[in-house]
Amino acid sequence: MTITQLKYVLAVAEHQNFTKAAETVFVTQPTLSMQIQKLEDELEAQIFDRSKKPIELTNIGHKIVNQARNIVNEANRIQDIVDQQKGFIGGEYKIGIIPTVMPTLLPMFLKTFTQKYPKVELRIEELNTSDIIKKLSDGHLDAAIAATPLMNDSLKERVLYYEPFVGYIPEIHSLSKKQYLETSDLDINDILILEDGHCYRESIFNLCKTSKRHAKENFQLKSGSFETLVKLSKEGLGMTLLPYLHTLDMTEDEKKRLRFFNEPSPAREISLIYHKSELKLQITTALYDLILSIIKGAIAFQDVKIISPLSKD
Amino acid sequence: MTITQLKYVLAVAEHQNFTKAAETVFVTQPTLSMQIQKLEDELEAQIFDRSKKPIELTNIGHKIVNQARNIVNEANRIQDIVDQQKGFIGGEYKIGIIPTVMPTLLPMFLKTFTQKYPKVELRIEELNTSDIIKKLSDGHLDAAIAATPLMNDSLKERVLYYEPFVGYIPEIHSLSKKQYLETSDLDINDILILEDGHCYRESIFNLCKTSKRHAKENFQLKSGSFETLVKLSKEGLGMTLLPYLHTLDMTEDEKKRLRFFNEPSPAREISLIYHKSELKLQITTALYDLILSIIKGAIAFQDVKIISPLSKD
DNA sequence: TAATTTTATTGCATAAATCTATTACAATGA
DNA sequence: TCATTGTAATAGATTTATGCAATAAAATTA
Repeated sequence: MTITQLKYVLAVAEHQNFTKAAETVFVTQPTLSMQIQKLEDELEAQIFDRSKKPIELTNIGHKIVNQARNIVNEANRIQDIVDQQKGFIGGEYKIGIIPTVMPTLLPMFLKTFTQKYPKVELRIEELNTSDIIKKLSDGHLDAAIAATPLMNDSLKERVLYYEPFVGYIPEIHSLSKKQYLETSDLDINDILILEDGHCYRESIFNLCKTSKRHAKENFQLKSGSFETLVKLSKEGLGMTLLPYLHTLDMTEDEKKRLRFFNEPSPAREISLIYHKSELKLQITTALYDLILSIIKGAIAFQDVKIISPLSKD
Repeated sequence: MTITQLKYVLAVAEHQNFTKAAETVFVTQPTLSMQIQKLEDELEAQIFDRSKKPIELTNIGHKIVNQARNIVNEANRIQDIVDQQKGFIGGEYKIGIIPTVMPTLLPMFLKTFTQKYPKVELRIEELNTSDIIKKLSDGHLDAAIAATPLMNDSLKERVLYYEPFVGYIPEIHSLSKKQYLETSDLDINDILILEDGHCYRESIFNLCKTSKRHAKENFQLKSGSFETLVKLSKEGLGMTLLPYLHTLDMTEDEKKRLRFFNEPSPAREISLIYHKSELKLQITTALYDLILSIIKGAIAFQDVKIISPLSKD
């Protein structure tokens, strides 16, 4: 049994296809087939059921794959240990960020990070929360930034900041006269919400007192941006809620239409998330510390009420 | 990096000597040297400090060795998983037993075990507690039987039985008239104790109310057997304490000199111990279940007071 | 300093891994 | 039914890795 063989097994298990798996591990299909056969012979157990199309894991195969992931993870960690001991911060580092955080947070830390850690090759990807969980779990991401808590046992979270929600109230709106908003002011049928995986949207639903989850809506907004929301709001289609950081680069005119909540303001918790195996922890910690030091200047709210991104049905 | 290389590293780390390490992994010394050099090149880190005699681990080497042990353990577990899934109970299984348990317990289960699990190749070794802990930790033993609790985080214990201590009181002894003993009757200076690692002896010391740990003794008894103790006791050199199972095959005459304790009787806890990594757990569990079913017929005491094998200085 | 022990180096044989080319097999659709 | 397609298995050639024996080099001990 070799670590290489285990990596091959993981690739096939993931793609359910020998040919595709072979590509991802940069060998030819016969090579991969033979190595997997050798491992199966050695263990005297079938890992894959090749009669099914696409290929499936056998009962025992599932357990072997889980253990293989374990071993490969632990093996990867050896280089981590060496890097850490040497104080070396480098190598490829893949990070996922949810769409509603990406445009505000990334510009704040990206330049500083790449300057401070030039040997790290950052690969940044915009992903929704469920994809992030998937990719962190199977090792396709080293870390991610998303709304938390995720209540996922195999992931670790370190809170970066609490981002309050701010109301954008068009001039003609009834709430326009109020200086500060209350949670009880909100009516789900009157708020424009971004369709965004199941993350930001869920938060708002949980926030509304009058929340009938499947309230009738005149229209559905998919893959929109906050910019669009604000424009629709201006057209009188309702108020909207924006995460605080999105309000910072608004025009002065627009800012006049913002209404903050009375404390404790509803807020979302944004965290750096990574697998509990803590691979590449040096880089993760470096990233965490950097973002934290930057965000402290941008967000300074006292008392917030965290809205969980998870629906509680 | 290969699993083989990691095994070579572990061997050198253990023996602090390339030549001896090579023997234990059944390759020549040059082969082993080269593989370790290759690994060091790949990791760009020195694992061993070859300038020291005997060879020492570098700082980073220590961490690499720990992680290597992890990986090799996890790798071994794959065959375990396959065996378990198939219900196969077999392979080499190394077990250590403390001297004061060996002669009474081993005969009770050995024959039945080898008959029930003919494919398991049992390797039994008499070891004292500290050697057992060492060998369980570094993987040279799969399980052990010893007095517990050991308070060792990397080991797991499953209690097999509680074995009460029984007094052997020579006829001329003052306690001879009593039907049952009390813990308070015991005087450390009057009891013959077996020198036995630091396990059985410590138990007795903790038991005596009058325990001055470094009480003067007229003589010291090393590596004796209970048989010797009983004979010395008969000579009038004092009473002695025997674990219950050792009293079962005494002659009727000798049994007349036995005095049990009033309940709760002082007792030692005997457990099956194994590494928390739970390698070969199927066999361990099979062994545990078997011993438990056998011992139930032999020991049936209600209320006992467990004497810890650890000194509490 | 010589003898001994231990690790590193060299050259060669063998085993293993990988590649290319091809075959085999099953599912799909004309 | 028979190409077509997608996919895994097999065969043979090639490259790479692993291992051994012999020996050199370094360190230790007598």
